[in-house]
Amino acid sequence: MMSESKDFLRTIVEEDLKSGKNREIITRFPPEPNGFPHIGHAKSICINFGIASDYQGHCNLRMDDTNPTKEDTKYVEALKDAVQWLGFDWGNKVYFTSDYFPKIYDYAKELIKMDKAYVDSLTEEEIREYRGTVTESGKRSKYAKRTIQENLDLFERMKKGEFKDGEHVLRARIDMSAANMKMRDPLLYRIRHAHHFRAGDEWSIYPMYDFAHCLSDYIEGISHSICTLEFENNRDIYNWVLDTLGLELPRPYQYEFARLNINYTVMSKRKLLELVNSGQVSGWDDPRLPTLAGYRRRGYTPESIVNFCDQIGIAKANSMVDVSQLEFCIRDDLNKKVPRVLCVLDPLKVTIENYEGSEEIDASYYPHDVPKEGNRAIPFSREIYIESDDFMENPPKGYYRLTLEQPVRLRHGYIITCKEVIKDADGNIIEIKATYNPESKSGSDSSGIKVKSAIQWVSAAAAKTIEVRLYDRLFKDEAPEGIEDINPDSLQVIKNALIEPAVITEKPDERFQFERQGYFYADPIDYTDEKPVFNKIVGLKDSWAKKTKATENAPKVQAKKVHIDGEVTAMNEAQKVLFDKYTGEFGLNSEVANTLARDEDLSSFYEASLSVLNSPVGLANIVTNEVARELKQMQVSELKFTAKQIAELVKMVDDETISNKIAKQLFEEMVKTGENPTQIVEEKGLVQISDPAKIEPIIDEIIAKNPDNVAKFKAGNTKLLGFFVGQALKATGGKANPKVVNSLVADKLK
RNA sequence: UGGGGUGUGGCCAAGCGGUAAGGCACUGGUUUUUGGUACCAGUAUUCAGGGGUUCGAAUCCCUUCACCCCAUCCA
Repeated sequence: MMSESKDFLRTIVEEDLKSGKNREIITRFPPEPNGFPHIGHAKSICINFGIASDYQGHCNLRMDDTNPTKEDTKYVEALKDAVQWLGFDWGNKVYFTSDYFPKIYDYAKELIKMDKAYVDSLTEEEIREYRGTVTESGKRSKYAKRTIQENLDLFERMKKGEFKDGEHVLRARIDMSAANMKMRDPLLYRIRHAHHFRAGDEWSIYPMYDFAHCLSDYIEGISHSICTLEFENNRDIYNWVLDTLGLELPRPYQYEFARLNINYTVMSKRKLLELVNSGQVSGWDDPRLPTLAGYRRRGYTPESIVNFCDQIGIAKANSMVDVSQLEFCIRDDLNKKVPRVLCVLDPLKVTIENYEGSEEIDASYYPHDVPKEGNRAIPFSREIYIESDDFMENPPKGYYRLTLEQPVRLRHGYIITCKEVIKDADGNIIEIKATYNPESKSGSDSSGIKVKSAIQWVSAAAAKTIEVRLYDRLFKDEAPEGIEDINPDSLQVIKNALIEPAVITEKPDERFQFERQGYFYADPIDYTDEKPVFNKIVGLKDSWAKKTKATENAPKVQAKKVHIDGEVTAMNEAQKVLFDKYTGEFGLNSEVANTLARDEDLSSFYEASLSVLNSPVGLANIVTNEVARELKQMQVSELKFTAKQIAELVKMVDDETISNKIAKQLFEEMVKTGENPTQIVEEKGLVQISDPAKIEPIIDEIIAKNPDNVAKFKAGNTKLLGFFVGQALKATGGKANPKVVNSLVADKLK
C-alpha cells in the first residue's frame, strides 16, 4: 500500500470513513471518449483506482459521453485498453453517462417543476452578453419568466426534436450576479440533432457536463468524485444540483487535484492532436509522445508508469515534473527484469591477428546482482566489431576504453591490445588491428593484465543486422508552446546496428539492456524476423558523458527573484483616529493597532473586552490573533464566546495563573463550547507550574532518555532547545511554565 | 479588475505550534568484468517577501507579491 505519508485525498477518505459519512469508498475514472489517453490520464487512473483499492472499495470506469459531436467508440476502446494495461480492474462493466440520459432528463423536469430551471431562448451571443464579466454582474433573460407549465412543455418539445439546434436551452435558475461566473444560470441542456455513437438518434437534446456529471456520480453511488483543478469553480454547481434536487444521502462530493505536467513535452489533447495531424509524429502511438500508446510502443512497462504516478504525489499546486523522474522509474523497473546483450550501434572493425578459427563463449544474460537465470552462447572469431566510441587515438584523461596504450576487455571474452590503426584517405579510422591474450578469457583469467573497462562487441560473421530507433525528447523547450519548439533531432534511425545472434534466434525477451547503452524494445509493429527493429526506451545513466560535458551543464547561476512591495491601502479618517488612540493611549504596537483599527468587528470586540478588564495589550494580542481567525469564518453573532470571557482569560494570563500556551488551549475550548475559561481551568486543573523544584526532575528524566540529542545539543545544535522544552511541556500536559522550563533546560545543558 | 486556488532546495513533495520527512537530480566515496546496479556519505540556519503574536512559528494573525483557473450551447 502507501508509504508513510498520505496525500490529502486519502486523508479526506479516511476521515469520511472514520466519521461514518461513508461506509464504502466508490470512485470513478470519467474520461470523455474524444481523444487518446496520455500519462496525465494515467495519474488520474492511479488516483481513482488506487484509492478505491486501498480502502476496499471500487472504481467505475465511466465514459462521459454527453457531446455526440466529438466522441467516438474508438476512443472508448483506447481508454479501456489503457486502464487494463496499467493493471486496474473495472469489474464487469464499463459505465456510460449516455445510459443515464432518461434519468437525467427526469431530474431536469424535477428542477423545472421546482421552478429552479427554465427554458431560455436567447441566442448564443445574447447568452454570452447577458452573462456579464468577471467584474460586472450579468442580467437574467426575459424568458426566465416563463411559467413552469410553459417550461415543461417547451422542454418536452425540445426533446421531441421540434426545434432546431440553438433555438432553446434549459438553464438552472441560480444567480446572474454570482461572483462565481459558473453560477450565472448555467446551461443544463442544449439541442443537438446529432448521431450519438451509443444512444443513436434517440435524443435531440443532450445534457451539459455540469448537469450530467454530478447526477451520474450520484446514480452510481460515488462517494468521492475526484477531478482536476480547473473544475474547482464547477464544484458550486455540482453541489447546487444535488442539494436542490434534495437527493437522499449519502451523496458524492467533489475534490480537485493538480493535473500532471512533465517538462519537454505537451499534455493537452489539442496540442497532441496538432502534432499527430501535422505529421510531426507518426501517429498516436509515436514513441516520442506522452500518450499511453506511445509509451507502450516505446517499451515502457505499465509498472514503471504506475510507479511514477505513485512517486510524484498528489497535491493542489500546479507543477511540472522533471522527465528524469519518469526515466528513473523505467530504468529501475527494467534493471531487475531484462536480459543483458551485446549490440554495437556504430561498428568499428577489429581484426585479432593472433586468433584463428572460432569458438562460442557461454555467458549469462543477467549480471551478478540480478537474481535471474539464463544464458546463451556468444560466437567469437578473428573479425569482430566494437563501438566506434570505444577506441580513441588521443584519449582525454580518465578514458577507460581501448587506446594505443591501453588494453580493454571484450565483455565476457578476452583482453585485446591495439597494434595498429588503419585509416581511409580522409584520415577516418576504419579498422583496428589487435592481438588478444589467450590466458585472459573471462572467468578463467590468468593473464594478470589489468584493464579499466569491458566493452561490447559482436562477431563479424555471426552478428545480425538490426534497425535501431533512438528517441530523444520531442521538444527542445522545457515548457513548449507548440510546433515551433520541436527538437529536430528527436528521432535518429540506425539501419545497420549489429547484435549478437541469440537475441534474434532465441528471442529470450522483448525488452533488453544493450550493455553500456540502454534499454531497448522489439518494436511490436515493425519488427520482423527478416528486419528486426528495436526502439530505445531509455539510456543508461552515463557518468562518463556527464563528465565530458560537465562544462555545459554545470553553471546555472539563477538570479534571485526581485520582490516588489505593493502599496498598502490607506486608512480612512475613523480608522486613523482609532489607530492613534491604540498606539498612543493604549501603547499597542503599530501592527496590532493597524489590524484592529481596520476591522470594525475586531475593534468593537476589543473595546467591549477592554471595558471589562484594563489590560489593553494582552487583550489586543488575543483579539488580533485568535478572535480574528474565528471571525474569518463566521459572524460576531455566531461566536460561542463573549468579550467578557476573553477578558477573563487574559486576566488569568496577566496574573500568571496560566501560561500563554494554556490560554491557547482554553481558547480552542471556548470556541467549541462557549464555556467559561475560569471554570475550565478549575475543572481540568490547568494552573501553571512555575516552581523549578517541580519541573527539574522532569527535565532530568528527559535528558537521561535522550543522550543522542543531548550530545547534538552540546555539539552546537541549539535548535534542539525547542525539542527539550517541548518534551517537558508535553510531560506536564502543557502546564509547566515554559519560561521556567526554558531557562532550566538551557542551564542544565550548558 | 470580481471570485476561486496555489507558493517548502534544481524538480516533485511531507509537515498543520516543539530536531525542515522521502523520492528524482546533483557531488563525493565503496563494491563491480556494464563509466550500469547496489551501498555509504554530502547537499534548505530556512519554508514567496515584510511585519506581528509566542519561551518557541513553515505552521496562528496582518500585509504585500507571484503564478494558475473562471465570462464554450466543451469536458
